[in-house]
Amino acid sequence: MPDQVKTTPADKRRAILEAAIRVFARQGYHSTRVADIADEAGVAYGLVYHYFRSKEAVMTELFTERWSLLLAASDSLYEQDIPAREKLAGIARFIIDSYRHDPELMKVIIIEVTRAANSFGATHLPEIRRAYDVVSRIVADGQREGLYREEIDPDFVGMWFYGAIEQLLSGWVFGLIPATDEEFERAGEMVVETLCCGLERRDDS
Amino acid sequence: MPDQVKTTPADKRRAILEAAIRVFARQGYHSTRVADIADEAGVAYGLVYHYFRSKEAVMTELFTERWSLLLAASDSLYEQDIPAREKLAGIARFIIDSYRHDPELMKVIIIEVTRAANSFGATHLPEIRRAYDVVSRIVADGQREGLYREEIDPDFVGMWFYGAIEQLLSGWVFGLIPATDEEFERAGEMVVETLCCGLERRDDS
DNA sequence: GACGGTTGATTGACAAGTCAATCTAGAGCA
DNA sequence: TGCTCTAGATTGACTTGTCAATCAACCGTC
Repeated sequence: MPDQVKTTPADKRRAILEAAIRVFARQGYHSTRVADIADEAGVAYGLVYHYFRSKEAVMTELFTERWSLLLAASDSLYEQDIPAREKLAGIARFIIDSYRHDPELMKVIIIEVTRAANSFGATHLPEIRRAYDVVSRIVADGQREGLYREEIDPDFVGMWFYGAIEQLLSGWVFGLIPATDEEFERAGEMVVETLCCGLERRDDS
Repeated sequence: MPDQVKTTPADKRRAILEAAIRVFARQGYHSTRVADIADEAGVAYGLVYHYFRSKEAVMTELFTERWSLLLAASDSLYEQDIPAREKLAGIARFIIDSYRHDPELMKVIIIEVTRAANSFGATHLPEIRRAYDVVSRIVADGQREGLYREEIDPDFVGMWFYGAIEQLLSGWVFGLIPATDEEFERAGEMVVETLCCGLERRDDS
């Protein structure tokens, strides 16, 4: 058997995580039993508990791994010396590209964590808020520079922004709106365009 | 005991529903056992099953009762001969007033149904979409009248609108943003203002 | 005395997490 | 090269607890 690839323990761990993405995406967190994950990974039930403390720990690892990328990207965008609008567009694009790149993982994160305020959302609130916060800061800076109208609360915009984008992803996830490449391209730009033109001060006097 | 008010069966049914609101709001749907609802209502366990087919049926009744009010209000607003912006503001105000009037019920509906795409959200997708749809139609009409820019997809706007408002309610529910009377007044206006000023065509030539 | 309302103990299904047994790969040694 | 020995990986049957839902008995009232 020449092409029998040797699997290291790390491979198995990875296999479990990736199986979990598929099963969580398919059935939702609450209706997946640990046995389903093990089956999907082609691994014994108990091995899941060898690598992870609990079913919840599997989910947490999936979320944290990806969310920290988003936070890093947001922070880096925030630091850059580019127009506020570019920063917002960059964040929107990053989220949408994450979905394009791995729709199942993003589905799980949005549906089971970010918008699941009772279960995982509560546990990970601090990290989730950090993401909103970057948007708030971008807007607040924009206000200080005189680009954005002062009467709109930056914190409010942070929520508006993520509320809108997550709803959009939900729409794709559940087939409520077409999920073509073209749509992906347009959508991010459209959120930012809609948001900004309401925010930017207009000297129309 | 002269002021022992006679309770009719209908009262008991109502008591169960209202107890359910409180318990669902406090613990979330998944961590409430039917016994908790019965206890909170001061009623025997089995009586819940006398009036409702299942725990799920209790939740469904809570949702449907309130959501149909929202749909009715939206439809009525849609029919009225007022500016598109007033219609949108009316919907936003209705939702926010619902929250002011009965925060626990709205918390349950938003957290457990509207944003719970896997459990109840899936079951009630058609009704939820009907609400988005009214917003889409308002925007589409606005486009036909030349008020709103054509390049923005009305369906997207329907989702953003609800995404933003629900995120806002979540913020109040979890104490992320202050929930004062003043904020309530401003918030609805702010969602619409932010949205519309990005949507309204500007003849700035 | 009959019937709808009411009770709460009981049932049965289901699933997370445990654990003792088994396997495997490689290190040390002659 | 061949032989042990050990640590860690892997297995899946079993334990344990939890709840939704049922049901048989028990009011109270007309």
